[in-house]
Amino acid sequence: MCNTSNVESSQDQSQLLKGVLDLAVLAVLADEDGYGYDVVRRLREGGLEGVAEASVYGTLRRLFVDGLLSSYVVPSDEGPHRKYYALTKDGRKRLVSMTSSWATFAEAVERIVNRK
Amino acid sequence: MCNTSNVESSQDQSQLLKGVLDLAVLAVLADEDGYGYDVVRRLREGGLEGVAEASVYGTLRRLFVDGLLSSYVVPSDEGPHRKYYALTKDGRKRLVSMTSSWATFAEAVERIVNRK
DNA sequence: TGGAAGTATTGCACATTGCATAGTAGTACG
DNA sequence: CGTACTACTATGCAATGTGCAATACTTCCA
Repeated sequence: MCNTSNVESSQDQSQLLKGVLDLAVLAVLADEDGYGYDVVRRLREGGLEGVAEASVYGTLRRLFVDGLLSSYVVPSDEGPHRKYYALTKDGRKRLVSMTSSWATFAEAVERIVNRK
Repeated sequence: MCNTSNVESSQDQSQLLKGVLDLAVLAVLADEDGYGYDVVRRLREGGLEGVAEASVYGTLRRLFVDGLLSSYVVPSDEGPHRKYYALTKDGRKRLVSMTSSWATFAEAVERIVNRK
C-alpha cells in the first residue's frame, strides 16, 4: 500500500532544475554575495530542497567562466577558506533576461497543463 | 547596437524544457489523443514555440516504453499513417504527480527569484 | 593523542534529455 | 517530375545535474 509518486516527484526535480539553476544562483547572489556552501543552504531554504552540492559548485564555476560572476577568497575562523561570488555587470543583465525567459516559459507550461 | 538578450532567451528554453516536456506531452494527450506531428503543433500553440520535432517524438517513444502511453496506428488520406498515443492508467497517475511536482518547483523558483 | 563531525571546495565519470541532421515515405499540386 | 507538406525513425552531440571520492580546516569529545 505504498504509492510511489513521492519518490517520482523527488526524482523529477533534478531534470526540472536544468537551466533553472543558473537563474536561481544568479538571483540568490544578486540578493547578497555568497560562497558555494552558503548558496546551497539559501537555495534549499528557498524550496529547492533536493539540490546537490556538486550542482551548485559546478554552476558557480560555469557562470564564473562565462564572466557572469566575479570571485574573491575570504579566510574563515570556523573552517576552510570561503570563495565568495558576486554578480558582474553581465551577470546582472543575464539575470534580467533569464527572469523574463522563465516567466514566459512558466506561463506557457501553466497554459498547457491547466487547459482541461 | 544590438542586444543579445533575445538570442540568449531563446537558447534558455531548450534547457528549461528538460523534464517539463514529459509533463507537457502528457497534459496535451490527456486533453485528447494525438500523434507526434499534432502534439508538436499543440505545444507550440500553447506557447512552447521553440520545441523541436525530434524532442517530441523522442519523448513520446520514451513515455511509451515506460508504459505511460499506449498507441495505435491510423491510416490517413492526406499523408503517411499516423501513430496516435493515449494515456494509460499509469500515465494519468504520472500526470497528476508531475503536475504537483511542477507546481511546487515553480513556486520555489518564484520565491527565490522574486525575493528582493 | 586521536577520531568523529561539520564546514568548504574540487574533480571526474555518468545518466538523462533536448536537438540538429539525415533519411524514408506518403499525398497533392504545378 | 519536382516541390511542398505531412509523418515518422535513427544517430550522435552537447548541456547539465548528480554521486562519489579526495582534500583540508576547525571544534569537540574520549
